[in-house]
This record gives sequence, structure tokens and C-alpha cells, in this order.
Amino acid sequence: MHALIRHLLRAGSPQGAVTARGWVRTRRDARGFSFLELNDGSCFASLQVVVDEGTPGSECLPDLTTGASAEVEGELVASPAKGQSWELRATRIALIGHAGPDYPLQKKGHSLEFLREIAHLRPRSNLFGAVFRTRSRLAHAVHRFFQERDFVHVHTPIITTSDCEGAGEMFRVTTLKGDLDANPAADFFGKPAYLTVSGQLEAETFACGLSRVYTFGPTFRAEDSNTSRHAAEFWMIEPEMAFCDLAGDMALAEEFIKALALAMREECADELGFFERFVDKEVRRRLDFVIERPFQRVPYAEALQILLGSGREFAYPVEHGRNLQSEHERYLTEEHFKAPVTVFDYPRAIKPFYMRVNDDQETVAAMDVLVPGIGEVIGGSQREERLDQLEQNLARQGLRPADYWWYVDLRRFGSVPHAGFGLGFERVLMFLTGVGNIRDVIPFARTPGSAEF
RNA sequence: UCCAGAGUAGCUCAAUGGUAGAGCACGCGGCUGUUAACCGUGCGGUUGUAGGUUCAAGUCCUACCUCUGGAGCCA
Repeated sequence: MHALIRHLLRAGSPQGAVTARGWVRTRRDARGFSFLELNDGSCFASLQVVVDEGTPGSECLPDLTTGASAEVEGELVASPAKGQSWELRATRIALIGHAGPDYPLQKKGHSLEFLREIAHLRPRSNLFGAVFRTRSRLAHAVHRFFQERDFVHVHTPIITTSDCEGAGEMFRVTTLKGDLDANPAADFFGKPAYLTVSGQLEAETFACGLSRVYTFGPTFRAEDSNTSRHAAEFWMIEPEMAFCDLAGDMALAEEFIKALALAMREECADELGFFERFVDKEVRRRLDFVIERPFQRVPYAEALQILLGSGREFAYPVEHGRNLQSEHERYLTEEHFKAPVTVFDYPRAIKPFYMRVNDDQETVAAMDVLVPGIGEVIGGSQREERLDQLEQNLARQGLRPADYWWYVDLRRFGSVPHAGFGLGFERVLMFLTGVGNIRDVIPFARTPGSAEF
């Protein structure tokens, strides 16, 4: 394989006879020679190529316009000018792929909205190169975090027949034509099927056998929500631990967030510098905040007292039995505690059936991790492991135990306390990069009315 | 889905109801170990779509489409 530019730019000494391949960012012509900026996406920087008049292949120079692809052989030498320590002095140059004057990406910056319309070309821009290198490294960091702790990666199904999981509207998966509800038994799976909204219930079955598991895969919500934080298809990470209570769950969640922030700071340093300069000046400060400040834990009831006693006027009233609003969450983490915060023991009435009922019968062992700038990044709970209590919870929410027979079975055979949480990968990327729109941290966003690519 | 804002050249944006402009991109010429190069010059338009008001609409009115921000739902 030819050398990637990131390796060439890390050279410790001059090198003869190297080959670089990439896309032309810009060309500057001087008397008797030309400068080419060649970028291959392997790192943030481009390689400056110097092409003398008469170099073999230099007759293609007029075609080496912004966006064209090229191959350059030459010698890597120390650059005599400022701006780069190494440059490639070409001994042979060739055009690989032409890019005409209608190439949409220019040398100057583009708006994020415009780049979304050319999502097939935006990987060639500085910002999206940085975002997707970051996404790749952090995905790796996610796996490393769990693998180092003996978690087993489970590929939970994408297609599910579990309706009403309570996590939002679902996409129907069907091979039927016409009226889908006329005869569901004739459908491919013999009953209505959907794209998964969560792998949690399936992950619980594996935790109750392999002890510690996690999922990391695509998740689908058919909600007609049009915001900078929602996508119809996104990637979710859901660890699940047997023999674990809420305290253990919170500890893992806090450790996980810190580990990702640390990975961002240490393994994506170039990209972080770019995000800090051009995207969000506060991003590094937020990372340091999460890495260095100890997490604060506060029960929901106490959080309400803090909010009520704050003397602050909130747009939404603080009321027992209601979910905390984004503005409430941000007050707690940014102003009151000035630290990342884990709120736990939420009212039973606002949480789903699978969360474990506390002894007070009023609250459940649920927790949300809040960070500055974003609010909630993780939601999780200890699961209800007692058979009678789970059946009671299902009935209370109008669900039929028969529809959850295999989930209920876990409580009949060797049931154990267990707990887990869920975290949206794109939401975390937004927090770590400072990028403000979820459509810009996922390669090809699926949102209502939009699935072009 | 609700509320608000926006839609003018390839891109980013100007334009009191009265002759649609600039910068960048692109073409041509010049200059230069250049660095989002620079200087000159040229090209570039069904003003989102469809109606309406008016002597006259980019501008005012109505509907629709698309995008953005916020809300709800949530991850």
C-alpha cells in the first residue's frame, strides 16, 4: 500500500521515492513551479507538493483543480517555508480523477446546511474528516472500555416483534401489500414486526447468562420529531449487568462518560483542537470538567428541593411527579453543583414497567446522568427482578404479560438483580466534539422526510 | 406535530413598492517559495412554487414546498 499522508507528515527524516495519493485541496502556481495541497483524509493536515515545470506528468497540472484526485511520486524533504515542516518534491505526477468547475466544495468554508445537501462529498471537508475520524476512534474506545471489563458484545436483533416497548413509535417491517392489518398472520414473520427501538430486553436475557454484556448497534424511532438532537436511525450503546444494583449501575455510567471524554482528549487531540477553534470554544473546558470533577449524586426528590429553593424562574414549573426539563437539568449540573450530576430514584409513574420499584412503592431505581451543555446523556435503571412485582407493573401500565412471556420467564428461572443503561452514541459525539446538530455527526442522517443518500 | 425565522448568481450575502448588486468560486491576463495567495478583467439570475393586490412586486397579501432555530417526545 502507498503511504498515507499522516505517516509522511510524521517522518523523522527526509525520505526518497515515496508515493502519495489523495484529493487536491488547492493549487497555487508560481514562476516555474506549482504548489499542490494534497489531502487523503488520514489526518487533519494536507501535504504540500512542489511540482517543478518539466516534471514528468506536469502537463496534467491544469487539470489538478480543487477536488481532483492525483498520485505523486517524489522525495519528502524539509520545507523551507513556514506552515509545514515537510513537503513532497515531485519527481512524477499523474491525474487520477478529474473534477470540473462544477465541483461543489470550495476552498472557503461552507455552511453546515449546504454540506448536508452534498453529504456524499462532505467527507472531503476539514470538519467532516475530523468528525468521522473522531467517531471511529470513539466507537473503538466504547468497545475497549467494555472489553477491558469483561463485558460480552451481543448483537441484539434489528427486527423485533415486541410491540409497545414504550420507547417511541416504531417502523413497521412487512412484505405485505395493501391493508397491513387485514391479515397480520400472513406476514413474513407470522405477526407484525418492527425495527427495534432498543436492544435492552434482549440484552437482559444475555446478561442473565453471561453476567456482563453490552450492545452497540443501530436503533430506530419513527417519531415525527424535527430537532437538532433527533434522528430516525441512530446508534445506541446498552450495557446490562447481572448481580448489579442501581449504585453499581451509576458507578459504571459515570466511569464510562469519563473514559470517553478522556479518549477524546488524548486520542483525538488534533481534531479536538480544530473543534475548539472552529466549532465550539467551550468544548475542551466541558471535557476537562467531566474528567476532573467528581460526579454528584442526588435523589430526584432532593433535586426538586434544590430547584424550588433556587429562586430561579423556569419556563416550565418544577413539580413533583413531572420529568425534569432540559433547563432544570442544566441548572443542576452547570450552576448548582458545577459538576456532572447523577439524579436517581424517580417517581414510578413517569417511568417504564421494567424499572425496579423501591421499598417506598412510590419511586423506582432509575437514574439519569447529566452533563453541562447537553443535559441528559445516559438513562438507566435497576431492572425489576421480582416476578410478582413485574407482573403488577405490566398490569398497571395496561400491558399483557403474555406479550412479554420470555422476558417474564427470566424472573421465573434463577432471577437475579440486574441493571443497565442506554446511551445515544451521536448525542455523546455532539457533547465531545461540540457539533450542535445530530445530522452532522452521523454519515447519512435519516430524519422525517429525508433519506436521500 | 406546534411556535418562530429564512429561501435572491455555484457558495456566502446585499438591494425605501420604481433599471437585481458585492465578495468568493470559475475563465482569461499579470505577479509571486506560495499558505483561504495577491492584482486586473470577464462570465454568471424564471429572486423556492402557484396565485393575488398594484401603473409597477425580490419587497405587500394567500396557499403550498424546503431548510433552520426553539418546544413536545426522547437517546
